Amino acid sequence: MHIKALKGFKDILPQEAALWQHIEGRARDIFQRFGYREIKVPILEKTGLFARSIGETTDIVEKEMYSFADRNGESLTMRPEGTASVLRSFIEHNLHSERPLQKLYTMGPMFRHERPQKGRLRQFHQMSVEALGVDRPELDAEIMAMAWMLLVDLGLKVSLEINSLGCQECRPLFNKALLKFLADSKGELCPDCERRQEKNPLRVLDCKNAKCQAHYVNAPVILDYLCSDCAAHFQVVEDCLRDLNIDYKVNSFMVRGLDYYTRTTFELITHDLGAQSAVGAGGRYDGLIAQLGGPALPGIGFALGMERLVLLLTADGGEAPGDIIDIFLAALGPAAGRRAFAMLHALRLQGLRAVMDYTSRSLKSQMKQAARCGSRFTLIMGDDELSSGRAMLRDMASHEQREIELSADLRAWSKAVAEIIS
RNA sequence: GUGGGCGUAGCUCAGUAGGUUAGAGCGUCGGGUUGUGGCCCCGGAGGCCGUGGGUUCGAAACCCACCGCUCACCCCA
Repeated sequence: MHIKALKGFKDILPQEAALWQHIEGRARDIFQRFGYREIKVPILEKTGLFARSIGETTDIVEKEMYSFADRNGESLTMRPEGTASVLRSFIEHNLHSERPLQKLYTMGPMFRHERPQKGRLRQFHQMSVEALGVDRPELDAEIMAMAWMLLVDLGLKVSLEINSLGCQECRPLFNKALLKFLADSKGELCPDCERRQEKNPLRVLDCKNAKCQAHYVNAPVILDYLCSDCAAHFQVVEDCLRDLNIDYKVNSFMVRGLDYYTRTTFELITHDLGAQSAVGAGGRYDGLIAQLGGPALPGIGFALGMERLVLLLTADGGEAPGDIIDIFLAALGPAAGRRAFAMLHALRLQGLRAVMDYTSRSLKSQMKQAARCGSRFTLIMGDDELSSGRAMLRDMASHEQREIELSADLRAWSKAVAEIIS
């Protein structure tokens, strides 16, 4: 009893797991509508993969990775995000030669050694989606539309914020301008921003300090520095979003945490998650595949945080899961119990969800169990029924009971029962 | 890594001028109905009062330390 789960690691108990299955099911359905296929990749990779993709100087790589030496001394890491692994697989198996555009999604746990808080865990789960091989802006809009469709389908209200970070050509120009602005602002910035301007200057822009924010209204805006190609790309993204009637807001201060993003970035924002406002986020990463040793192909992707989705869906009255059992066999006495045991198996072979109680409890307590497990029907059989060859089938919702014939031919009998209660 | 809040039954929580056997609701098990669930009534089980130390005749309560949970900063899905 003293052994507890690790800090930041959480059990997902059956009731909540039902909600997870619902979310995953809706996601699979919608992702498939857009032509995405599932890919399953390992949770463990060589440390270098993440260091190279996410960025050597990001917090994730510098101090949040679960890394350890394998038995041969090689450094391995529990993946802190999904994209790197999917790209590694894409490159390793030459998936670009299978088709010009690979639309892939994966779901599973990620690991970051952070201090847990609301909506933030050390093991958390993401649905990670990637579209690899095409750099057209229509694809950017489509992938945002897909994320949007899923969230709407789940009944969530979130807002979409977009930005462009430019490319290798134009981002350096903006960086230079921003650094100059920050240098001129000496003494005006909070300690956090002083630190950030050295490590990741872009990040100062979404500082929460009100004084900093007031100061940054005069900061250079990245959208003003985009090269013509990037500006045109962003323009089409906006046009496409409008074509699809998707509400969005341009937020030129939006910064993504991973170094590999280029051009379009976006976040799906909510205000019902405490400090963690992003349920999902993503963007384009046109240089990353080449950077990881693959062909020079563009890509775009996003991730949704499962725990954050679950939080949002349980906040406003989570749905109780529906019936989970079709029929409960309530047997009285050892003879009926043995008979029911075989009947139970036959019912399951028919595809029914069927359970019984093995502890010889009273009918009353068995009825209680039947009700509690959400059983739609209960079959009651004791000595009377065994000798008469008929048992009582009770509809738990309507309270109606009817007699049904028992039979030694369990196959035929169970088939008949399946028809009656379906 | 930094700061705030909180640790009493499976769950949600009462219980402090320090006082004897630590409570409620919900849940669970059983009974009321010798073979019928949800409502009602009755009863049972279930607590190192987070851990260790200190103060005291006496600590769930007061003091200290530690551990855990939680929220926030940072960062991010």
